[in-house]
Amino acid sequence: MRFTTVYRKLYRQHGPQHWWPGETPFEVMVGAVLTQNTAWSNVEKAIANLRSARLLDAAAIIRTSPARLAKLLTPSGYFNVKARRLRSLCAWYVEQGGFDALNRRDTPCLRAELLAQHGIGPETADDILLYAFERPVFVIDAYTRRLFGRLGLIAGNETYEVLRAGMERRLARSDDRIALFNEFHALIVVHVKDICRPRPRCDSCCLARICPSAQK
DNA sequence: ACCCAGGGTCATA
DNA sequence: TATGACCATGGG
Repeated sequence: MRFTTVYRKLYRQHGPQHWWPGETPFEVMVGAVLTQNTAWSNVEKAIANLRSARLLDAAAIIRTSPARLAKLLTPSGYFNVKARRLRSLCAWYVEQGGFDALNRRDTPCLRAELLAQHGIGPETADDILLYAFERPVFVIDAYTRRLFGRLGLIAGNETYEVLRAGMERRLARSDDRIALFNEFHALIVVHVKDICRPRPRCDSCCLARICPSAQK
């Protein structure tokens, strides 16, 4: 079983996803922080709050008081934690000169910089790299582990770096890796949300024939 | 009344 | 390296 086969089946069932949901690269970064262990429906409410407060802007966020920022982030949960993380990320973003300046750096350098920011772990960093800076980085998340684990393609307890490097190596010769990684991660998320949930609905799953845990 | 969600940090062993 | 506590809201 090849990962490209999984991708093809997912794409045939769910179609193109046009991710990330977000108007600008900066909004993508904000969403990546707010969605940490949180349902996207909740993140949407918080982003809407920021938009109506005209705070979808790094410099504007820094000027806002932490208390006000936290209040606007209430719907997305962990609002005190996320207010601090968002503020420090914005401070870095502005200090570094904004999107265009950051975008001139190569991917390993940018990735290391992101990981050095407080509250930015491997998945959040890779969401930002792939969907805001359009770099060919394969994002690993809980859904990726669950799906590939159910398919028997991974054990599930590998470290983040092992999985990411492994996927990027296997897909190294694909022609448009940015577009592929973009769609692949999006398809995994929608597929697991709809079908491969904690209680799977394997009857309506395009991968049922190749999925060991779908056999009854 | 549960369980779950597109993680990350920190303390501990 | 690996586990556990903690952060918190909203939908099923």
